[in-house]
Parts: sequence; structure tokens; C-alpha cells
Amino acid sequence: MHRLEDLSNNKRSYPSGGYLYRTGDRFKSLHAIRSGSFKTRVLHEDGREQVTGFLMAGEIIGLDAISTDLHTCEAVAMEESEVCELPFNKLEELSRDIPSLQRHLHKIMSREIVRDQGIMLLLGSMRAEERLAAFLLNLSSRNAAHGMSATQFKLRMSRLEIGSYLGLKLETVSRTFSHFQEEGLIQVKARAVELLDLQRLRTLVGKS
Amino acid sequence: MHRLEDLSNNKRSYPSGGYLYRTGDRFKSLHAIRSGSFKTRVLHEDGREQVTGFLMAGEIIGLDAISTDLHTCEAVAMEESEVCELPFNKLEELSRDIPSLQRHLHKIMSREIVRDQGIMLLLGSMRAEERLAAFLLNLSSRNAAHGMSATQFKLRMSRLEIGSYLGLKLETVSRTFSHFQEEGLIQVKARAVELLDLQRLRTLVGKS
DNA sequence: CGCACCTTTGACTCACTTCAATGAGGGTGG
DNA sequence: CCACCCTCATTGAAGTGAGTCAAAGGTGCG
Repeated sequence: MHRLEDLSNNKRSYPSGGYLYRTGDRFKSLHAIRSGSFKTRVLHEDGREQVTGFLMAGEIIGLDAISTDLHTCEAVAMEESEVCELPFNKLEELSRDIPSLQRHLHKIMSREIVRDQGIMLLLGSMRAEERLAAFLLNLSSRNAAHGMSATQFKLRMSRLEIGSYLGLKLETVSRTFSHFQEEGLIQVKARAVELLDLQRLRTLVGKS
Repeated sequence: MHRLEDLSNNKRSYPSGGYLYRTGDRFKSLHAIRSGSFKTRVLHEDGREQVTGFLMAGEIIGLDAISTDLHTCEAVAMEESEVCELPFNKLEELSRDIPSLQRHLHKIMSREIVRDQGIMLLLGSMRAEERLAAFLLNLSSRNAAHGMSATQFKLRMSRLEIGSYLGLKLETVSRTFSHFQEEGLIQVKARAVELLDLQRLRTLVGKS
């Protein structure tokens, strides 16, 4: 059992900007992204928002809602996207019978915890350049994992969204992109990015 | 099934500063904290560290390790502490037979994800005062949940550790404590804290 | 009792934000 | 197909919250 989405024949598609779910919605299902991408964000009472993740094909979305049966964040499509619905009670039922599925589900949840802790490290202790380099390298490896180019891709998100995710203002994101370009680390034109020197980007992240 | 720790008769105790596990250790068991408290931290290659959580009695520790079977962070006792070992394969086995345990386990993992996203919001978009106020209020309600005072308690962690958790330097933490005291929001002397005005602390967190 | 570590406080610096203005794309309707 | 508009992106200049460096008290453990 390697692909949760094989469990479902219930596909749904969302236009760019469409909501997969909103904060406070009743939780019934996880969703496996088949194509496209989503952002998740949590809202603060005063209107502040924090983007908590950018998810792409193959990833599972909605794990936050299990704890209270209500969604604690909202998920918005960043482009035309397709998902498989995975009714959670059915998933729990199945995973009682299929130990490998149970284990898989646990790993997915744990991986999300690890991912979040990595972002905490990033937000808590990195400078702007390090954050953006880490972000780009992360996109790069996830792209590569999907058989796409590790060095050339189109960003699906705006500078504002990147800034929210990385705890920076959009101007800082833009300036840091420009700075990376001057340094010959990347080539960037609006949302088209090419990573020119992965090695130096990596050392940038590693070094304080 | 409300208390995971009832599943285990295998208790263990750790002195202050003792390691429950270290980064890279093989994962076998979750642990339920029976008494005392732990901090978890992730280490970056270059030696930087980020405290990712302060856990107290009744909480479950080690969820990060499920994803890879290796611990991705380390857990250190902040005082003399006792834990129950919960062998994970046994836990999985049991939760196949006991749906309510299965559900409970899923909720615990999901709650950790939600908690982490709350910290991401804090680290990504709050100012120093808001961060510290949120931190104090969080300690307060967790204390209250354990039948202890919501307004008077002793911090188990240093300014350095608080700073690491909140993405601030220890001097900033110290200054912010002093500032809160001048404002009459709290009374603080080293690690002894008394919250004098919960209401104003709350509005501080809520307002940008 | 003394040493090591933690905390507080001050003065200065700096990375990032804020404010502001200009420029580039991309979709829509005439 | 082009003109218009709206949103997003870039860049500059000035401001500021938090970091850094430094020195002086406290605290508590061995």
C-alpha cells in the first residue's frame, strides 16, 4: 500500500483560488492531491494570516483537522487542481485490517510534524537569505521527486505568500531574490526561477 | 481509553538534564510524561539549535520519530522527571483492536500538528511582546489544566531556552519580562512568575 | 563558601520593515 | 488586437525593533 489515493475513486477538481476547505469546516476526509497545488494558511483573530504550507501533487492535506474534527486552517488551490477524497473513518477502518496502511498513515502524520519543526527552526533562527535559500532548495527537491527539473521551475505563489510562509515582508523576499541574482546564485524573472548554483545555496543555508 | 500511560507498567525516571533520547537514536517507543517536564530541540548542522517544545506531565513525547524510525530531535529533562514507555509496535497492534485507542492516537498526533502550526504563526508574524505574552498564557492554561495555579508558577526553563523557543535572544526575553513588569502585567523575579493581568495579556496577543 | 551559570541593564548596530513610487504582466472588453 | 486596468514585483530611502557587545548583579549547586 504505497498510494493512499488508490483507495479512493472520488476525485474532485478545484479552480485556481478555490477552497478545498475553510477554517471551522467539519472534518470528514483527508485529501490526496493528484495534480496542481494548494496553500494552507491559519488566520489570527486580528486578520493576520500565516501561510503554513505549500502542498503539491502526491501530498496529503488536512491532517490538522483530525484533532478536533474541525479544520483549523484553510486550503486554497494555487492553480487548477485535482484531489482524491479519503474519508477518514473509512481510512481508520481499513487501517485496522491492513497493518501496512496503518503504519503508512502514522508515518504521514509524523512526517508532517517533522516538516513543521523544520519550519520552526527556519523561522526561529535563520536570516532572510537563509530562509529563502532553504525555501528554494526545498521546492527544488520536491520538484525533482516528481520527475520535474530540480533547477528550473515556475513559482505558483506570490512574493506576499512566500513572505508569509517565511516570516518576511514581500519587499524583503523580492530584494533577496534580486540579491541572489546579483550573486549569480539564481536567475529570476517574476515567477520563473532557475537555480544556477545549488552548492552555494546549500552552504548558505548551512552556515550561520 | 483516555490515558495512554495506563497501557504501560514500564516507568523510568530521569534526572534534570538527562536525555530521554537523542537525535538519530532508533525509535521504539513513545513516552507519556508522568511527572516533571522535558524540552525538545532540533539541531542544525552548524550547531544552531531550536527548542521546539516544552512538555509537561500528561503529554506524549516522541511523535516526530515515527516518520523515519529515527529521532529527529532530542528530549532533555528540565527537572527530575518520570515517564512511561509506550512501545510503538504494541501501540499499533492494540489500536487495531480498539478503535477508540486508534482514534485517540490519531488525535494526539494531529494535535501536535496544530500546536506546531500555532508556533509557526507566532514565529512568523508576532513581535517580541506578543510572543512572550502568548508563551505565558500558554503555560498558564496548561498549568490550570493540571490543577495548578493559572497565575503563579515557576519557570522550568532559562531565558536562553525561552528565547530559542520564541525565536528571540535571551536579552530580549529578559527585557520584555522587565517591560511587562513595569506595565503591571506580571511580577517576575528570576524564574518565579505571577500573571497580574490575564486580560491585558490576552489583548496584547490578539492585537497587531 | 565559592564558582559557574543565569539574569539584568545599557549603549550601539544592523537586518528587516515601512512608506512610497515606479514598472512589468496578464486578462478583459471594446 | 490593442488599450486599459488591476495585481504583482521591483527598488529606494528612512525608520525601528531586536540583536550584539559588554559589564555588573544574582542564584544555587557542589
